[in-house]
Formats: sequence, structure tokens, C-alpha cells
Amino acid sequence: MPRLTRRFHARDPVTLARALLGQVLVRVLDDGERLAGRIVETEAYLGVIDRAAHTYGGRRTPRTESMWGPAGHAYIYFLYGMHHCVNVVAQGPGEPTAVLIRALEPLEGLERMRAHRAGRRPKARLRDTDLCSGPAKLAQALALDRRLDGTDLVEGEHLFIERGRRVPAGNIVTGPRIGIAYAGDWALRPLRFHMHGNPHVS
DNA sequence: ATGACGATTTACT
DNA sequence: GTAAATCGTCATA
Repeated sequence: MPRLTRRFHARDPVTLARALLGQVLVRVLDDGERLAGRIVETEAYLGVIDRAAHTYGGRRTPRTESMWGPAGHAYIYFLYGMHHCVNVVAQGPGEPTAVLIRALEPLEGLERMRAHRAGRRPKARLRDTDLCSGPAKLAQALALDRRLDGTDLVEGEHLFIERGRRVPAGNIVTGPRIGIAYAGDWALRPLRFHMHGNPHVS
């Protein structure tokens, strides 16, 4: 399948967040194995005006540098001392907006994902719906961390997005973003999107 | 140099 | 439903 173009990403984060639903996130491990999942849940972060965004108020630090760069690159950050989350940078340089990938429907490399997710846990075999149903879960399943922050998704070899099925607007559910209660009015804005009825949503 | 705080997940009462 | 885990980052001093 062909990859998404630079032009596809260079749009406002709300449009991109909706357009990314149904596309396929692909991770190629160092040993060459391919892991892939269909994007089923996203959130838009609107940049300097968005109190929930890491670039709110124009904050530009080493951590958030990727968000300030060109569209179609990855912004991957570490939080709570143990988790990573993956974003797709939207728009263009100087407009630091992004789309958080919150959940995937696993398509390829499920056993490898399970191994990444199992970590130090009981013997219970994780269900498919537990592999990528959350932003930090999918980062773990795909073995994504700060080393891949800033990766070019359009040209890169280890992380990219392929054209998937188109999702009709009528199948997209909209609601408030998760885990940003501190963001005041912005906490209520409908900037989270997911595929209706999909069991892999967080 | 210090301290408060997460765009979360998991285990447990 | 509640709470612990766990540490890089950034604002403050």
C-alpha cells in the first residue's frame, strides 16, 4: 500500500485527526519484522492556543521541538516516568499542532506486539483488544520511544503510515479528550475522534 | 539545585 | 472506584 504524503499531513489538526482514522500505522523493527495497526482513535492538539497542548502559550523546549517542525513527522514523548505516547505532527513549521494516536486495531505482528506488552505480567495471554487500546499501550506494543521522536513518517524506514480504508464521516464519534482535566474550557472541546463501535478503542 | 507534575496503565480494596 | 508506579522535563530560585 502507498504511504500518506506530506500534503496529507500538512492540514489543520482537526482535519488530520479525522483523516487519520482508518489509515495504517506501520513499525518496522530493527530485525525487519513488520508490525501494523489500523488507527481507530485520535485526538487533535491545537498548538499555542490550546491549553492542553504541550506547545500551549508558545512553549518551545527540547522536548517539544518536533511539534514545531514540518508536518508528517513523529512527536513522541515520555510521561509518568514510564510511558510513551505517539503523535503525528500537522500543519507546517511554526504552527506546532499535532494528532495523538490513541488506539490501533492490530493487523500484523500480533504475537510480537503481545511479547512487547506482556513485560513482567502474569501468565494470562492478553486479548487482541488489550494490545493497542490506549496511547501508551500502542507505543509499547510497537516498541516506540524517544529514540524515534522526530522521525519523518513520509520518508522514514522504521515508522510510517500507509493508506488504508476511508472512514465515512457518519462512522466517526466525537467527544472530549482524555486526561486533560487541568485544561479548563479546553477540556470540554470535542477534539477526540474514534470509529463507532470499534472494540479496540481505549 | 529543587520540586511539582503529567495527553497513562495496572493492580487492588 | 481508588491509588501506586516512576522519572524526564521545566519553571523557579
